[in-house]
Amino acid sequence: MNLKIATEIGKCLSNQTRFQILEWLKEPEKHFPPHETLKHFNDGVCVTYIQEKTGLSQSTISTYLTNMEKCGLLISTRHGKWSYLKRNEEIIKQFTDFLT
Amino acid sequence: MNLKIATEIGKCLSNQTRFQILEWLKEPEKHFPPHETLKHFNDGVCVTYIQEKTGLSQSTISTYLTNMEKCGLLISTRHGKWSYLKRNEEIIKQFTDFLT
DNA sequence: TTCATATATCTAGAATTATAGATATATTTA
DNA sequence: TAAATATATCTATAATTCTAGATATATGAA
Repeated sequence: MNLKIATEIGKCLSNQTRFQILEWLKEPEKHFPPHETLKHFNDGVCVTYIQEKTGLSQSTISTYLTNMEKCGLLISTRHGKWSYLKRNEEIIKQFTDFLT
Repeated sequence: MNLKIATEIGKCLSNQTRFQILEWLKEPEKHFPPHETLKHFNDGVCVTYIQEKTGLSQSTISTYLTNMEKCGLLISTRHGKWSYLKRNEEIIKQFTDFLT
């Protein structure tokens, strides 16, 4: 972890919706329905479910999630039509270690 | 810690100078000279020293430090003419716990 | 007092971010 | 192939943040 990446992560954490998404993804099964196609949460939650829960537009959420992936906070996995997002606990730990 | 405060902290961490200040204040004796009046770092470092080290204007740094204090990241103590700033490790821990 | 120094606040323009609509692309299904 | 669905990107405007100069306030010294 270095200052530049840490600051990029900070930017993601500077918006309530983005921070909230990270909180939801701590326990996806508590906050999202199981996906009709994938029956598990191993790779997280699909973009549509996250978008619907936030109430923001599809393009806004897509931008948010892309940025969160770029700085390493999220890991994205595609299965067919869907992109699933989950937390990258390793980077989050590196970030908190850097801060502490 | 709640989402709103966590996001305010995120805003402070979204700028390299502010993040850098927090890093410097982990070990003030490594990054700043001892103050001519107070000979110790118990209450941190005075505004002027931080301002000089960053190279930004006095007003900018004052604004930064005020915001960092408002969200709890820093603790400010005044001794005479000088305001000293140090990290608020308790809030930082609450923040990293909330994120993790 | 008056002056000098340290810090805070006000104001404003520049830069960046937020956000959505339109459009493009990828993938599955009919 | 064509249509439907999911996601990404482009474009533009609104909102927020960055940053410094000017000014105000607080404190100690002369």
